[in-house]
Amino acid sequence: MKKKQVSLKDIAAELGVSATLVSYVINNKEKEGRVGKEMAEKIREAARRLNYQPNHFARGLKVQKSRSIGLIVADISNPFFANMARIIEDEAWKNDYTVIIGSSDEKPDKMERVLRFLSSRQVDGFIIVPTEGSQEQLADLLREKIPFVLVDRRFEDMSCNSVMTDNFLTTAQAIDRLLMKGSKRIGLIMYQSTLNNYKERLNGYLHSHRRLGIEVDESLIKEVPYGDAGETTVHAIVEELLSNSIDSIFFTTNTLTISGLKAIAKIGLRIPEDIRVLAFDQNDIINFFDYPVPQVIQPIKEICEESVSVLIEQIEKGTGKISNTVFAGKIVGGF
Amino acid sequence: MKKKQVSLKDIAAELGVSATLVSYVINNKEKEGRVGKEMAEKIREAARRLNYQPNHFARGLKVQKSRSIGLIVADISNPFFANMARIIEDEAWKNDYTVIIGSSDEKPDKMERVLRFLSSRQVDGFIIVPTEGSQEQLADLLREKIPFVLVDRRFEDMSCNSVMTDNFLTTAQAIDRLLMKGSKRIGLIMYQSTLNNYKERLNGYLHSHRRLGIEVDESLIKEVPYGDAGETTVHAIVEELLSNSIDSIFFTTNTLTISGLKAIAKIGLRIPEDIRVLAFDQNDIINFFDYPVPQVIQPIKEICEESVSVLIEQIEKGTGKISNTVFAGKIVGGF
DNA sequence: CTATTTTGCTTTAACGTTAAAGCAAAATGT
DNA sequence: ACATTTTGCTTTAACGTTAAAGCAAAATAG
Repeated sequence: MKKKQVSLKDIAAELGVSATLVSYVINNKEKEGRVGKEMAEKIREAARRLNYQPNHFARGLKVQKSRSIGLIVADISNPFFANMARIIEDEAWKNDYTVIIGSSDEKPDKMERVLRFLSSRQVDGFIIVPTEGSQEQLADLLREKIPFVLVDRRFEDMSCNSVMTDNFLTTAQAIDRLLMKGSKRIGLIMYQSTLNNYKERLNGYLHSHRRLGIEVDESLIKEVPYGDAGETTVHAIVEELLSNSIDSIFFTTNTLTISGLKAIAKIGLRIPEDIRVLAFDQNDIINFFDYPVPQVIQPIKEICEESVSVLIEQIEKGTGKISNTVFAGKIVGGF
Repeated sequence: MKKKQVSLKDIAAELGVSATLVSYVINNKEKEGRVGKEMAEKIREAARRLNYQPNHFARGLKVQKSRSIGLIVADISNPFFANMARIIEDEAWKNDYTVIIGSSDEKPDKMERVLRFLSSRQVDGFIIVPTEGSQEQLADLLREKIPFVLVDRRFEDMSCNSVMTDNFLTTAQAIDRLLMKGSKRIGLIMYQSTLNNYKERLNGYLHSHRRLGIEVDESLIKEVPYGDAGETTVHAIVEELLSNSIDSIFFTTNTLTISGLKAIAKIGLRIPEDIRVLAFDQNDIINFFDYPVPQVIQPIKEICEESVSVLIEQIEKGTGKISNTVFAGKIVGGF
């Protein structure tokens, strides 16, 4: 009953030739295989006719390549990462690669489990949004010479491929604009984290002030415990900043923006009349304001495309050269 | 240099036994293999010591199973589907299955391409959010006896596994509550679509009215071209409904809710004083209102877990029995 | 016109795993 | 004490593919 998949052998038998010959044609190695033109056509025709589908296992077993890559993000149900996943998948498929996604939940040991599981499935390489404290795991990958690329974040002291937004530059530019348009005291809300992308945003903020000769009031820089974008926490911080006579507020990431805007709405302030807002990352909520709240938009498409391209290059060419790429973000919205 | 993966043979050589024996132990088939207790322990120890990892290709080639499933959604960058993906992945991993995701973009031919690509990767089965007009492709799967489960939507006239929200029942209950709390004229905005989940929501709306003896004004039922949740389109419809003296409005899906709420905010109406709102599906924006806007929450977790369980059952037990499951949704928020 | 190269194909072997069959030695039954 | 079963292992073969080597016949060179 179960009509078996047709194999190279079936095609070979059909035409009375060897399976190897068929393999050459199927893989477009007619040159190396020195296959006759006529025969090549006959084989191609038979393959079409019998609806031949290469057996991925057999090929993988033979060539030790799976043509699949592992994508490890913090949480695939987070829209930012879901967006990335979509682009990476599309890009990988174009190159006939498959993507398997895993969520690390920002925990190094979960990330290790995910790495292991995907390794056991013989993925050819990884695209990773690294978790805080996952240097060990990444060092292992380096040691085992498994190709991988970090996206969105990296560790300064680790030499490996990475692709990300130029957080420093882009933030500095955005803050420049705020300051030059008259902001005097800009509150900043960030996560308490050693991840370099967050730190760079703070650095950009500081650099911009310095460059424009404006002194930074350290008490305007607020940290939220990592993973706690809880509305009450953020609300309290916003209130505190307001009582410290800020005229603007910079939310350094998506989740903080959402909670922050809710707080602002609840307090009854209008944007930009009562307070100016700058948000890192896009989100739906921001469109809820008539006023086009300034946003920093990360070039996700470029980042993801580049990361796939770098990874596949590594996998196929095996060049050990390390590439670190940054793309400038875009600043949209008024002020 | 490249330290080859250790294989069964390596372990076998190490202990001076046959590879088959090792295979028995690794797969916990000591019973069938009639392996001695002592030897089993030695093998296990050696496997640990040499850090043996089964070769997924070889096993797959032999047993013709990949322990991976294909998940086809409309668009993985849509938070609703990203959420599903996360739960399905977690559930699959628990069973040592891998998930490969593909986006159909709601187009049958794209869905077919995705199906083909995943089939070529020898996935054992599919979990599918079917696109409008994809009956042909699904019929093919049935014909080829490839296990699959539809989630979120189904086709009435097609006999296959499905798991979804009880759209009819849940909507009817929600509308009941609206009507019993005094709503007289409830506008409904839906997509122009033949997909049964949307139609069932309309049916629930109608049924509730009928049950409570309230006549339905057909002019309150509005359709938006599929895929166009454009704010201007929805805004216009909301205005039109308002001029038709509605006191409540029911957004039948996520994207429509977002555009709809923006329109309501822009027009300057307050919820619930000026207009009542009922939304199908959760979204961030809704939290922006002080008032707990009533929402229908789909039991995504149950749906996804059940779908994985049904699929794996089919794959492993191969029972041809068809299962159609619905879970009631939850209605939260005030009124 | 012979020697060499090229062309068009085949054979062999291997990738790592496991189902099926096989085969002694030990344990059990009568 | 001899026949039968059970235990503990091995051998064989195959899954579908492809890299490497092989081998005649045809084409080209000298």
